[in-house]
Amino acid sequence: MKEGPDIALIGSLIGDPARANMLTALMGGQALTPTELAAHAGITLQTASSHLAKLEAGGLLTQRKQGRHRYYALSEDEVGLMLESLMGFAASRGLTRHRPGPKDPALRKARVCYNHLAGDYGVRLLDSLVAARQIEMMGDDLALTDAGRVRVEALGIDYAMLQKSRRPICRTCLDWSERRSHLAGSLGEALLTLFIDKGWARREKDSRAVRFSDEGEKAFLDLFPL
Amino acid sequence: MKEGPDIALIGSLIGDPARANMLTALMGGQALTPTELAAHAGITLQTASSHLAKLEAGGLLTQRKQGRHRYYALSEDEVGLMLESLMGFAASRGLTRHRPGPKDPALRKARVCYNHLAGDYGVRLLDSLVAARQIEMMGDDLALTDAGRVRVEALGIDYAMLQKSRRPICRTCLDWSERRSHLAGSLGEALLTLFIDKGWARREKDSRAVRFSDEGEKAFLDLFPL
DNA sequence: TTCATACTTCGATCGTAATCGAAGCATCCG
DNA sequence: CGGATGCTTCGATTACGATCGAAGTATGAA
Repeated sequence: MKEGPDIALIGSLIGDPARANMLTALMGGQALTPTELAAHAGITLQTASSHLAKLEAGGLLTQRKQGRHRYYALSEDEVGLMLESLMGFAASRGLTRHRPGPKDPALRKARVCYNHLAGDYGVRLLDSLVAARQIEMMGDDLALTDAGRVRVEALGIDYAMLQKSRRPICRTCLDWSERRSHLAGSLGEALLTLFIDKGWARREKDSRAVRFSDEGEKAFLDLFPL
Repeated sequence: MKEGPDIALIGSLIGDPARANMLTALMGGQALTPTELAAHAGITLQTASSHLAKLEAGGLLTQRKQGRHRYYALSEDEVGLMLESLMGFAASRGLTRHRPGPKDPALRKARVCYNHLAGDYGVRLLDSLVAARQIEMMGDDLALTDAGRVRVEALGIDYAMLQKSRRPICRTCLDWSERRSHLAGSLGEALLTLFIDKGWARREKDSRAVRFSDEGEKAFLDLFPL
């Protein structure tokens, strides 16, 4: 009778408001400590600890001990993709937790999606690379073309390093604000890191928003035309 | 502080085992009555009724009254896509509710995903159409090429009808068994309907499995080579 | 009309899980 | 070695929601 994967467990993990808040916070891409996550969720440290243990047992999170801190992060790209898909549906239902404010446009323009760039700019990035035939669409697996590899190395990204990882280099991720795909995978991560390292953009504190400097915006739009 | 869509509500709706069973049953694509859904979930009619009201309020389901029956179905394609994404993650965690049995290979080979074909055959269908340049990948939005339109009409599908609907004609849907995209959207639905109408395939009762006849299998593989 | 079917609503019970205070480990610092 | 910080575990409370019996509503059949 019963067939297929058990979605109830995953659903119930996401279904608790405290846990959902923590997961949303972790969609910012940075690993966070239980204390920080407790603040995000508005609960005590003890409760947060219990929630985090469950999320880890469910495979959604991994932790890394560092001194007396424990850093929690989403366990894989796939968790981020799944959450983004849920957010997409929730957004389409008009289920937002915040009154639309000045922060909202910034989020739609550019934000962090786990570890890569999302929003208008994220979509543009992928579109531009595809238009330049530096990335090829094959199913949901994107492939970097030869021209793409050259381009990426010219930007100062170590292609050999990307290859070493077992993660896919390119993959699509559905954007809940744009309803289109943007670039995820280790290349997506490397590019966001690059933009930040070059000082073109920086992450807003306590938000997923990414803010480009005037100079950085110019450079970005120039490098990735439509 | 809080930002982004509220995923907790959606998660909690999916998170109850009874509701998850009903949603999984509805992924079979057929509209079902509360009585049938109660049987699938192993609960009484009263409880099922309460669950269905919540799922409808949450926007996951719609109901259609017909005489003294009420037929519930997933409200949009997007719900199916979201659930398939959850199943994909759950499957990758090895969270299956059933001991692997003889039914499993049949599900992997060909099954219904809400209203279109999924599994090995579903993936092959999209791959073949892309290889023949009858469908073009552009972001996650697939586009039917001119050649594709001709092909589709030659198969006896009313292209004008497809265009009338506000739903996208082609879209990708991530396959939890193959981990690749297959074809969703109104064209995906029309093609599955075609296969069944032609007698090439039929739905297994009480399962998402789609079984091809020998003749139907031959015709399908012939029409959609790799 | 009367009866039957399909479903919803109401009300009460019961279980589970979220929550937090208090106590217990672990790690770092001086 | 204290002493402080960061976190987990334990235990008790509490609140919410799943469940079902019983009663109510709607549609169709006889």
